[in-house]
Amino acid sequence: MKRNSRLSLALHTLSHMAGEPDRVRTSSDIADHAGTNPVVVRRVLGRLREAGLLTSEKGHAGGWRLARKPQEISLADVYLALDERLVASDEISEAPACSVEHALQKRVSGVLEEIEQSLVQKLSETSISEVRDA
Amino acid sequence: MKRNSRLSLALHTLSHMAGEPDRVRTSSDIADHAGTNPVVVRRVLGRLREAGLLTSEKGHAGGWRLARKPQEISLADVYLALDERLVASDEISEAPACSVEHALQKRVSGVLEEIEQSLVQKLSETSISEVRDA
DNA sequence: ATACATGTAACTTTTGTAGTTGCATTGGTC
DNA sequence: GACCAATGCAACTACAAAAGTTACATGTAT
Ligand code: FES
Ligand code: FES
Repeated sequence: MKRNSRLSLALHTLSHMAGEPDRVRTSSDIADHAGTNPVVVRRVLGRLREAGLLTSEKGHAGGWRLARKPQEISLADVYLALDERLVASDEISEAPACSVEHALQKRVSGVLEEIEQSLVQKLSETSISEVRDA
Repeated sequence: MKRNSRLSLALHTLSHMAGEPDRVRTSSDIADHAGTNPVVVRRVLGRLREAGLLTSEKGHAGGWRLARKPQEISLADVYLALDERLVASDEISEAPACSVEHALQKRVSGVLEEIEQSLVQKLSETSISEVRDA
């Protein structure tokens, strides 16, 4: 796992969970399977919990579980939960004093924003349960 | 300049050049203007030269010049010359032994590749001369 | 009480990129 | 020919973002 590893990890994990929705998984199980560290798993899945895609329970027999039916979790849900913005950048234009810079920024940002939207749109058309039979 | 700084630098510079196509600019001039280093400028513009967008001349009175009319250089030309792939990744899937991993990879990569294409398409609709009057 | 899980903060390691330095090469100018 | 000013390029350093790691507090079933 290298680039977009957060997204990879999240999708990978959710895909597995979509297969056996009732099974509870610990961060360690997931980390072992994904070849990473439990803390990293908790960091990533924590985002998904905040977004309402997963639930977690502490203590003995605790762990992670899907918060909804797998059919109701789209790839876009995951993408957005992680605050990924593969295309557009969130940066505020610092000092667009010059008009050329300003025009350029405006035009390019516009295109990127459109593309970002259509990416989310495309991702929303697939659920994590569908992905297994691609 | 932070993220996508290569692309920013390239577009910024070309936009200026589109304004005064006949003027020769040195790496130092450009670097001063963009708040960076001449060597960085040469690295980035070198890519554009390889792609046939710019020419450079050594020696006294040398420097950079547009290789084509500004109307004939699109944002996509620049994007592709820099080998930017904002959306899709070029990585070879390492060991897609597992079927779930495989399916996931296939589906997601597919979407990303589509989006990458439509980004290039959108960028190809604007030339560096148009961008000034946006 | 104990064992096992998450939650989180702080630190270290890794990695990609910009920035820098130094020098060879080329081509005008005197 | 001597000199100056430009690119070309390689090697190194500096920096920042992300992953990975360690340590510990908190919660919960048995
Ligand atoms: S400073 Fe305005 S475009 Fe260069
Ligand atoms: S998807 Fe997890 S190992 Fe195959």
